[in-house]
Amino acid sequence: MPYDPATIEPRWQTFWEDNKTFRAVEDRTRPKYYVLDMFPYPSGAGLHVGHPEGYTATDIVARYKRMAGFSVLHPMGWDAFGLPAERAAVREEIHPAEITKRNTDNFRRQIKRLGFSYDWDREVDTSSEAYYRWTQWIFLRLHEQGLAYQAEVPVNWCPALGTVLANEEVSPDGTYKETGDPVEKRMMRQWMLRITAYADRLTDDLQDLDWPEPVKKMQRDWIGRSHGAEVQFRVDGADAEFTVFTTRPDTLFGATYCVLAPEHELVAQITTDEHRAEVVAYADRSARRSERDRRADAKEKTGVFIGAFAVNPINDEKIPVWIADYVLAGYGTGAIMAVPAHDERDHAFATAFDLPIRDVVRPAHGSAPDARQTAFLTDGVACNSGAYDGLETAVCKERIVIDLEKVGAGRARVQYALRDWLFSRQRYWGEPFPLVKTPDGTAVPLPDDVLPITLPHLTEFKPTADGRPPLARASDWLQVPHPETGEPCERETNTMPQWAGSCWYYLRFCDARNDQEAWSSENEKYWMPVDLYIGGTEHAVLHLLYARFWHKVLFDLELVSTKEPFQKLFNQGMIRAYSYKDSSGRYYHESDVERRDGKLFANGIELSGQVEKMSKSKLNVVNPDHIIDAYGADAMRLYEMFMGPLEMAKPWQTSGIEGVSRFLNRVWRLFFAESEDGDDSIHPSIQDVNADDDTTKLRHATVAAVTEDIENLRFNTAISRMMEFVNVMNQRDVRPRSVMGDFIKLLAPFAPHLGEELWHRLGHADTIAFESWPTFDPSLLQEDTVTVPVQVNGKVRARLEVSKDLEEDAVVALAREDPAVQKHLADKELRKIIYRPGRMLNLVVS
RNA sequence: GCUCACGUAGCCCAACCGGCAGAGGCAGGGCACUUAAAAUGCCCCCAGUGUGGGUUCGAAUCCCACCGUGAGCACCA
Repeated sequence: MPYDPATIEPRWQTFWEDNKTFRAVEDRTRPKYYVLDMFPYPSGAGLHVGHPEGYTATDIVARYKRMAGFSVLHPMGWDAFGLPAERAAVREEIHPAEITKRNTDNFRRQIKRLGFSYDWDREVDTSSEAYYRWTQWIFLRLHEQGLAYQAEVPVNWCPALGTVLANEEVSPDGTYKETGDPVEKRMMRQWMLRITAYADRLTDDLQDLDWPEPVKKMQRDWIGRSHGAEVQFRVDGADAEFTVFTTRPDTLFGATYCVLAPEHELVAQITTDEHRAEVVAYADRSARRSERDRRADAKEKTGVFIGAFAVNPINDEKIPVWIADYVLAGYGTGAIMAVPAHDERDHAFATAFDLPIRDVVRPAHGSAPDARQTAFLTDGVACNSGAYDGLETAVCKERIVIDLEKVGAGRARVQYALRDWLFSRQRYWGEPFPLVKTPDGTAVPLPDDVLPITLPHLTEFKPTADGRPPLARASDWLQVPHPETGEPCERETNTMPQWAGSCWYYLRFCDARNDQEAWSSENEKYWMPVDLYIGGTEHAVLHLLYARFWHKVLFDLELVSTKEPFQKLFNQGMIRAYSYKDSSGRYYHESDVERRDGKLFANGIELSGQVEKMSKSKLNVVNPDHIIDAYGADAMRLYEMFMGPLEMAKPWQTSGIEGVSRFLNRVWRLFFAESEDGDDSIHPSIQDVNADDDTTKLRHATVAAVTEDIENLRFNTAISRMMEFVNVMNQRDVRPRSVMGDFIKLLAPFAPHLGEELWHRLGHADTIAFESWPTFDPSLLQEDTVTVPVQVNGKVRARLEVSKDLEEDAVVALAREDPAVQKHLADKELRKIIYRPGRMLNLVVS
């Protein structure tokens, strides 16, 4: 009977489900391990091959940790609120809840086919009342802490979607990241979360996390903490002053002009009449220009002199004031002092408008570069700075700040690029805010015991005719009495953004069925923090930063016991695929492609082949269902892990899955002999005997390598070690039962269905899921003799087979006797001997 | 434009702290089994590590520059 995943796999999936094999237990007698996937947004397109990559990795770790004696929490759920379902609802005229259910059912079915060891009893759906009740509850805690507030803010308004977007959702080119629709700036009253209050901790606490450095760097850059100073500039001849922020107070003597953002509030007041027309025109133009335009020609500096002069507080020098759109209204104070000699942008601007350039910092050693040619950006020694001349940059910064403070013209200040989080959306398919508004517009939080504030059922999801969000259509729902006074109030019609639900789902998994609290503190203390969190880099900033922010708020409220939610983070690489297109850019499906003379054709047209992101339009999407149908889930899992290192981007090659499928077949045949009558007869080579020395060594070496590789998430090399084992055992006619049993244990996390089947057929009644992981004896990994390459001047000339403890002198003596070595030593002087015991010997001759 | 990562056989990828370039797989070739084919088994072929410099007794590995690919960022004072 041949290996047949189509019968084995559903059987074991049913077994696991019926027996609740993977139920996570708060077992205080055992160490815990919490291994989490970034839960998916259940899109209508279904699972693609990228999802199972991370899921398989975490599943291998989860299964391995169970066998290693840990109590494992390995859950799955759905990030189910969100825009795509709402847009599909409008398109198909079906309620978003129904679309979401359809999609989650499909995702669940596809994920279950892969045999992941999730505790399905803990499945969560962020769009269910049982879940978003607690999202609202957390919002109330944020509100209590003064971290949620309303403000009239410049927002990213997306006319096509009829909603605002967070800065993080807008691409650099001024479009919505998800859909590419254009986005414009508009002032609106919105709910904000004061994430900036946590900026320092969000930066500082990254230090102790086991996260990829690039992700930490992205978060640090996003928060953008910079240390500098505020400096006040009086406007000459006017009763006005403005403040600039600078990271280089030491260059104050080099400030030759100031620049205000065109939107700066002082502009109208201090512009002189003769410049007014020009200034208004410029400010107008830059306000109307889209983000995209402004960025397109960012290199070309534009601006206008406004006729006013500012007084430099350090030396009373009068310097001209300009407006220019390279100074951003939303960052710092919206005003800068320009030091062209030591800032590239100021230098470009000064050059364009012929403004003076004065160098005030020189390198500590060597000569100063020509300040007219290039800005000198690095630290050095002050010059042209009066009493400060000769001071090192760091010292000079401090001294100038102290002196400015004395005269009330400045102070040290820390500035962040991070802005508060815009937390409301004019959408239907999201969490309603647990608030009402009194007639005078005051927001009143509702008490905990009325939660959840359920989303009213609507049939129309567009904004109202007067531009209010869809929830304004729910007239019955909208009107409520004030929770205390009973006066008529209206509910908030905005909903929360999609990130809200994903900010805390890892906590809900700790206690997913609790209907009294969001989670119990006992469970939270047992499971948290998440020990391993795997997902794509696309969430490096948004989700991970928001979740960390909420977690810290909850920590301060003593609702969670850890400072950080995710101890170890790992990003899987993207799975891409070959795509084929002709010279006109038209794509062809792989099945239409023929290969001739090393070239590619479709219908006689020559094509180019390249590796690209999978997408429908490129006709290169691989559907996991088809792969499982053809090869089985175990082969699919194994292939995705075998393709290459988890963190690397790699191309999908359907031919590659043939290889792992053959491997699984070969494993099967190690255990079962082919018989005429199709019986399940154990292969006669499987015997209850002690392993010989070679087999024992192989067993220990394989266990050691696979264990270490799993610990380090190097699944590709783990699999190749198992292949080696199988290739060797395949040639043996005696396969000791104990060794083969250990091999099944190693294989089981990777190919769990086959693992269970083999284990079962070898006569075990219980699931393999909790069998103890094989151990190894390091002393058996070492060979008694080693092959030492002998190099002469770095080139290998001979190899010596020696005992691994042989002394250096003896090895050298042996080497010198070797004819091949002698040839290269002849009549040369031996100058140096480098011996690395057991590794190599290098003889250096003149 | 800036930052980071990665370039090893026809292809996907190994190679520990700098020490024999090859573990594994795909594709290709040969042989065996077979009436034949598929499947299977055994064997074989194939690169000197993107390019150019440098450090070192010794470089795929460290340093510099360039080229290519991918990801992220967007005038953050």
